[in-house]
Amino acid sequence: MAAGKRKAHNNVTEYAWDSRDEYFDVKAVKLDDQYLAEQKKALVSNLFHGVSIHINGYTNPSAEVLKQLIMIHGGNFQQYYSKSRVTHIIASNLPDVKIKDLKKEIVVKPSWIVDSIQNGKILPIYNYLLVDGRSASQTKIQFTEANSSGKNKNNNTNCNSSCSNNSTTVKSQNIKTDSPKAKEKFPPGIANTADPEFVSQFYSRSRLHYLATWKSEWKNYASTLDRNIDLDNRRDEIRQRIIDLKSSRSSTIKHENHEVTVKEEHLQSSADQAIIESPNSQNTGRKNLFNRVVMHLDMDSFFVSVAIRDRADLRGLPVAVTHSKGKIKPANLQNADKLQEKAEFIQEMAHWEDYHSKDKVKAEKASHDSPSKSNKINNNFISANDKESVEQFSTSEIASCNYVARRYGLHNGMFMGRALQLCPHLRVVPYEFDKYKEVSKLLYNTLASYTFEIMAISCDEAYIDVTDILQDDYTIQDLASSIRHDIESKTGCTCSAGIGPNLLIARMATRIAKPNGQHYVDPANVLTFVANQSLKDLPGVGYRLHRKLKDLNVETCQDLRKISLPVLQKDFGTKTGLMLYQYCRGIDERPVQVDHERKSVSAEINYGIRFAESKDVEVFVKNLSVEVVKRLKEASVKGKSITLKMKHRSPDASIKPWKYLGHGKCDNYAKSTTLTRPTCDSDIISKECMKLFYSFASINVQDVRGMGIQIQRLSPIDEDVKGSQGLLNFIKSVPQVEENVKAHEQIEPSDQIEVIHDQSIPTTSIVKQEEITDSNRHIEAQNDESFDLPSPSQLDHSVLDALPKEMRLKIEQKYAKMSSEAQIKVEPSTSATIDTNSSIDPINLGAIADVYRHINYNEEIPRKNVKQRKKPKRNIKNKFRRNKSDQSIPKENKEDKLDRDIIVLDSTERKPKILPDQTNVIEPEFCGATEINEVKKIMAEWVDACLDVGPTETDIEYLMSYVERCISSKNLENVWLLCKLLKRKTVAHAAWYQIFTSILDRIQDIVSSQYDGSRLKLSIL
DNA sequence: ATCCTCCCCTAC
DNA sequence: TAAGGTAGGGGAGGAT
Ligand SMILES: Nc1ccn([C@H]2C[C@H](O)[C@@H](COP(=O)(O)OP(=O)(O)OP(=O)(O)O)O2)c(=O)n1
Ligand SMILES: [Mg+2]
Ligand SMILES: [Mg+2]
Repeated sequence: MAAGKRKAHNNVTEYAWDSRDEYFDVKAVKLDDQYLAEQKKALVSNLFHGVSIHINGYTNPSAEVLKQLIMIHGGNFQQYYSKSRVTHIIASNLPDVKIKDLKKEIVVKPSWIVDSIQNGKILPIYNYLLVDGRSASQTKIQFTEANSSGKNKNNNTNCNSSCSNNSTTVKSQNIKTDSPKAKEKFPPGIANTADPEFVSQFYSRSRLHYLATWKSEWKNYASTLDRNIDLDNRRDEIRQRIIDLKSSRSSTIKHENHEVTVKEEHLQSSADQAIIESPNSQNTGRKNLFNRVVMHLDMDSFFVSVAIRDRADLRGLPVAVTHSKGKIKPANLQNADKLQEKAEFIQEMAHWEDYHSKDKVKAEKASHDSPSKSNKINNNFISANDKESVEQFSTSEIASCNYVARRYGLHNGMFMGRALQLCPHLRVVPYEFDKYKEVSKLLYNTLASYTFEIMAISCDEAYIDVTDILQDDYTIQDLASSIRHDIESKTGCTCSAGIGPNLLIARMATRIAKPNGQHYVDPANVLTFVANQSLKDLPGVGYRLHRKLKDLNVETCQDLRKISLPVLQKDFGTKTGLMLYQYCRGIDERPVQVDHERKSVSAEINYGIRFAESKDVEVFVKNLSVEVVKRLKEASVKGKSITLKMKHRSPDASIKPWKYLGHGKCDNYAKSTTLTRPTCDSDIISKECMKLFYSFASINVQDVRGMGIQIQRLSPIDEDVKGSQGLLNFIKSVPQVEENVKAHEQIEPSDQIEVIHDQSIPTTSIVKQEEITDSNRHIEAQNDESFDLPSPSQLDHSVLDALPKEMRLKIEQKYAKMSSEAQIKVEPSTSATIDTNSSIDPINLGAIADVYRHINYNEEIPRKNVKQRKKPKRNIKNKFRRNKSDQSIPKENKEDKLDRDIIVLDSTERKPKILPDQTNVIEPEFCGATEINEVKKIMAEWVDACLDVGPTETDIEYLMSYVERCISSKNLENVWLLCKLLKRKTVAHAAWYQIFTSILDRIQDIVSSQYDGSRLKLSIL
């Protein structure tokens, strides 16, 4: 079904307007992205041929409408400003023109476009020059009017809200200027993502990009520090600094220390002494891996602090850093009356609200503080279905907000629109990336003046191992105060420090300490300290993990401690289970990792990506490749493995995402190639990426919402070309080396070849071509906003009762024996857990010897991009009979048999099953298999065979009937295992997205009906 | 067992 | 309007 949708989607390009009338009918309803694909085929005139506009700020008619108008009249629209490509800048409001360069350019009022169309010719612009911003208020009013009056019912398959009266009028004019042959030569570019400026412009504004870049830089910096230094010298210096500081503000420092510390770990002096013992052992020369003292430092509301340090007027006010100015209504959601879009939007907000439920509490608290706002604040956004609340919503994200703002429930990453609801008086300051970097540098320099044992975490945050710089004559608190003081005096911004015996405790202590404080946790108090922490405050416990834990009825670290290590590892995996087990006890064995070697370099953009045709993609990929190569060179590496990542609008997502120019709900695709030799040549990379791109199945370029290029298997670039003999010979004689050589196995010559390319062979050379191989290709797709598995649901205790006694016995045995298997949990209200694996022992079931599997094959449907599965064309139409006892069937054979599609059980030929001796339950059969591993194998093959196109109804029904029989025979374990398999196999495949969900739903229904309303615990899958 | 591949998840 | 990047940990399963 989903396959059908996808297919239909691909047919968009075939959709053409049969008559002008039809076109204008549609046009009259609304111009919108949704119909862009069709409209672009319906070029109305060539009036604006050679005209390329960029729209800046709010306009009337809206940017959307102008875009449509210009394009259907043969002009071009540039989403992003570029001097070379833009002929006219359109704006209604000069103050809205933010880009400095724009001020020097010609800025024209939107009415120039409208009037020109009405007159059927391009009017001179001098009457339309935007001289000042006087039209601002007018614009706003008309804008609102146009939108409210032009409301239309708009769903996904229909046009959306109308454009202004003006443009309606214009349409009638359009007929005259209509040019019949225009279809073919419609100009490219819905929004020109392919513009060379786009990449750099995006990155110059992307805070997350800066964050990632700086992090990488500081990690690199820290690992280049020579840590073999004279420690005694260091200590002397530090001692002196501390003495100076103490004398300069003898009373203050104490006060500050206690302010935070007293809360919990009071026994400061004794604690310090206990700690300070460790440096003594350090002095013996060998590093004591235990009893380390770790300090975590983090700037307080970093971006805001930087902004505010010179702005005394903002102190004490709620302040946030964001792109949005926060005062103006964004157009996108105002126009968006589409129910679906709104639904997605609200759903997303619900997600946030859910995730940050703690903030809700804060928000309520804040509402008491500011009574006038309580109404707004208490108005839960989820219930704000009404247009008004959605309308004013800015989807700009807050990078950082200060602690005053946080009292209103704001947090980093929150949308501006939401923030304004919570805190209408929020003050907004713009980004100042240069300053952040500068402050960051001061921070790291300061840290390095104390120790080189620096583990860089981000531009505003690092751990330092202070064990070696502690002394008997000053305390850890003294040290922290000194460091913090230095940082503040150098940067003008405050920071906080957490100190503990390991990374975990130090990190969590910082949270307590914030803002502008420090907190020390003595090793002896670690258990108490951690016990009270909320689970999601554990680093590494994010949204998903937290939700899983909540489903297990675990709320606090104390709760978590009640779960045994084996059980945790069973549910979350070996490492994650261990992590949870240890973290909730305050144990963290991670070292302070200073050294660092990068393993991958990538560049991706998932914002503002809108392509009109594949040529745009090509140009963009080229630009992105250049960007990646730039980064490779900066890191002095080249790579052998290239991965192209792509986001593609999910079939069920609206064209226009709720976040302005965002990617919305997407299917993710990734495909990779391994080169024979490492490269850092952008031509090679982009060419290869385009190959990968074109090999994606079912792609509509207009639905591409994001692109990324990642380079892995890195090896260093040899700066100096070592002239060596046989280089060219090597090239010639070994052009097609085996493809799977690991990077580290690459020998010198390859490096040299690369360098020669870069320096002396400007364009694609033969050698370069040869670098590429087609090997090792694979395709995946993953769904972006991943499945929301059925709500926290678990088996009731009634399930336990319903189980055969044998099963229960087994359960207990299993528990005693092996606890490393999957399990089904029980409703939170009850405490029992059922080890599903113990219900039936697969090994016993595996004894089945001669059960036949009957498979009915459909005719083969061409499948693209099923990974690696080189299928012979062989088309098995007849029933195939496989003897199950023939375990030694070559795998290839099996694949052939299951090449595609329908697996139908011929029930009349079913042989009697062998009953497992533990149970008197009749084992359901799936394609002749009863033993779960066998069933899984078959299912896996089946799913693989139709990964891209999705399963057929018949197969789903067959699967369901099997599952139903499993449930009836109380074999929930198998059901669980199959769900797990299904999820893992299909999670990245769009064609399965809804099907998988509906299958789970159906399963839950069946379980629910047979187990008295209980549901399977599937969220842990 | 141990590796490798293809994801998801987390953090800033 | 708005700029939803990026590196690394880790799980699951299959290959070796
Ligand atoms: N979702 C996020 C989180 C952080 N940042 C940026 C802005 C922050 O200022 C900076 C540092 O992140 P922190 O987590 O340290 O947050 P702050 O420093 O802002 O506040 P805190 O006092 O909690 O550390 O990273 C961001 O842009 N988007
Ligand atoms: Mg910070
Ligand atoms: Mg930080």
